[in-house]
Amino acid sequence: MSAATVSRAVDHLVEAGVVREGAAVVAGTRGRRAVTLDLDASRGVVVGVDLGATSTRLLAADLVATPVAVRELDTATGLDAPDLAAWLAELVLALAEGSAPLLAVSLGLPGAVQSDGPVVTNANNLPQVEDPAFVRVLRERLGVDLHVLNDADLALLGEQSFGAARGAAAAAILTFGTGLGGALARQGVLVQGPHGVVGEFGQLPVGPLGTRLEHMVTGPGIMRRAAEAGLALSSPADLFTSTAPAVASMRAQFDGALVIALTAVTVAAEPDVLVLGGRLAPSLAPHLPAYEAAVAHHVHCTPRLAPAALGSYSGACGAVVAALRGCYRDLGVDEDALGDVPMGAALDLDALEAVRA
Amino acid sequence: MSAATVSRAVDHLVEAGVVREGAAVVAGTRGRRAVTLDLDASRGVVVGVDLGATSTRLLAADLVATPVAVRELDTATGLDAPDLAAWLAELVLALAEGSAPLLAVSLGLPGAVQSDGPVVTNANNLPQVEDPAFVRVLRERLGVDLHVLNDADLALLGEQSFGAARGAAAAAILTFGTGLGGALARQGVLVQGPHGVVGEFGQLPVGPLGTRLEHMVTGPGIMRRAAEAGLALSSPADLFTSTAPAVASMRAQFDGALVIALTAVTVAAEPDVLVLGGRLAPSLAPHLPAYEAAVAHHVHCTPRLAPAALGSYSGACGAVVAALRGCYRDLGVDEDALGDVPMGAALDLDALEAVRA
DNA sequence: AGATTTTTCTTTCATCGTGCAATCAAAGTC
DNA sequence: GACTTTGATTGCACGATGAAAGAAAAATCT
Repeated sequence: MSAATVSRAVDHLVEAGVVREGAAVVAGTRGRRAVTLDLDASRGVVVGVDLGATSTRLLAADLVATPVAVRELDTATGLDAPDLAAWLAELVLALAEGSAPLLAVSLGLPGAVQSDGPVVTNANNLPQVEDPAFVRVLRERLGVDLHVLNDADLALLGEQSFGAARGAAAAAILTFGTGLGGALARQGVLVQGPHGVVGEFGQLPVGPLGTRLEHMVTGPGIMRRAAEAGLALSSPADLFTSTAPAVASMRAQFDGALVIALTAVTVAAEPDVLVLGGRLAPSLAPHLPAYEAAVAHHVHCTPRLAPAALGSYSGACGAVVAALRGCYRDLGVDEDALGDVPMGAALDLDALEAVRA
Repeated sequence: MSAATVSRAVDHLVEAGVVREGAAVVAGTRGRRAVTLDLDASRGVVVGVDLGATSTRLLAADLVATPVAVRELDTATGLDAPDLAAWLAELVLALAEGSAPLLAVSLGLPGAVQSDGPVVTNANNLPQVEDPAFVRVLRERLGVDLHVLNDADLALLGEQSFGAARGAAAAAILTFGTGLGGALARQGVLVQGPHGVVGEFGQLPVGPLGTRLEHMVTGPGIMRRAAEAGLALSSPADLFTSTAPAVASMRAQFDGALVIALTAVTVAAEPDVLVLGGRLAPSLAPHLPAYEAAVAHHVHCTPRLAPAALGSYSGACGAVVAALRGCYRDLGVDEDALGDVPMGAALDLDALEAVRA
């Protein structure tokens, strides 16, 4: 694009009020000063929501992804679909209250989200959200643009934008929580199928008697299998700290299943970075080099394994990014350019901690 | 695009000699007859080559993919890299001899092809091609555009263009030959990573003691495991015909591994069609509904399983498509439009049989 | 201080691709 | 032979673009 075209484009944006001229740059070269441009970030806020099976996180941010408010609480699992939607809508509106007008909301759910509808399936850990009434009531109550996506997809989006997968063209995530979630991205965009099963590597029947991979590497499955083996683990994390011989055998099974999952992700998308998230990720972190070596034994090109840099907030941060993309798309931003969400300050755990207070 | 713009664009193409007006259409509606346009398909030929570990197939076609000549012979496995390249170049040039000038050649290899170079790795079943001299000598001898790709990638391209995956936006293939090959395509384009490991589901360590999936579902692996179990199979196909109880147990292991592979492909790319190719595919064909049901048990959206419609020629046909895309790209065709290679008649097994005579 | 240089932004002008509408061309129907 | 229908082409206006020239703002030189 020539300078002339840029100049004219900026004129239009300033006229539309989306952008305004900022402070002149102070640098000491000679010649006329360049004019800085600021997005009018305070024209509105978006809210990203990560509705988990056990806990829910909400993050409000302005139009350059600077966090404004954050909230974390237990999911109201006892409610039915319409009540859960009303409960969530109330939280979103309360969080955005007092800030600039709420422009868009993105919501991550622990289930497969079909691209049309959206229709939610496979939400075994929070079945209420499969009821079409849930999304319908939520839409009505919020009264703004609502995007619904899979929680692992959003977690990957968050880590790609601000976290461990920043700058990686191809990236993937596996989240070890109540279930095993997964997502893939290539050339900076999420790989999404019409039925939302892309990344569901937990469904691979790799265990004895066709046991699914998910049951071998996530919390409830580990606890159940330990109980069956007569082992008393106080938490899944014990698998990595205990030195009992019986635990070692379970640990070997876990490792085998995990390496299958990591290898499957590698040959599915050849990511530069494979992010590990979820409650179990901190326990895995010390062993990542060993897992990397194990994968390298099977494929000659291994992704870098990295723990989620945004911790339990990957999904909420990703939801903010998804909501912002919706806003920018409405402003007429080209589809190919949506990958670059404008960012004010860095969005990291410190920034989140700051707005919590 | 308005009619006016199309008219002007066609003027340019006719002037450039790429296209010419064809016979007037004969239909019986009233009004002026539409003008048909023909690509000048005889301006050149391309050759697609599928260099396998045991046999090699070459297919020459004109610029609208109409087959011109075909050849199938045993691979000269005894030769070193430069001699193998010379042998192959001779075959390609001989096949194109007498036809219009040779414009491009595409070559499929049983190994991972890195996008830069091209560098070939993991070609365990035909190690000569890993030697950089192979591609270099081949390029020199041919003197035309040469594209080198993975054989499974090309087989999928062939099946997408002319075979079982025709019209499917998302498709995948698994080829059961000397090794297990695989490839994925989304939105009509192949998923290719920089190291060429995408689709290598044979590397998944799913068997007992970390045995790779490849060893459990392809010919040599089956024969070796049968021999270890004291079974005398005369060919891998016996696994599907024999009724001996000892065979049944091996068959169950095979099925388990296959279902893992199918499920992995499904969650990797969510294909509409999953094509099964390679020498073992005919043996699998009668059991596809059963495998489909087994996969459906694990993921709620199952691809349609289909045997390769182009049989052992999927790869050669795909290579022709890849070569044609190279030609059209050189002509200035937009990258997004390359998916639609112009086709004269249908390219199927009957058409290939016709040019063989 | 005033002239000069450097850097940045804007304006002018010619070009190109596009779509709408009118026109031309070719065929069938009345 | 006139009318109708269908398809292809031309005339015209519009908008986006880039090269080049010009204007603005700051530092440096004389």
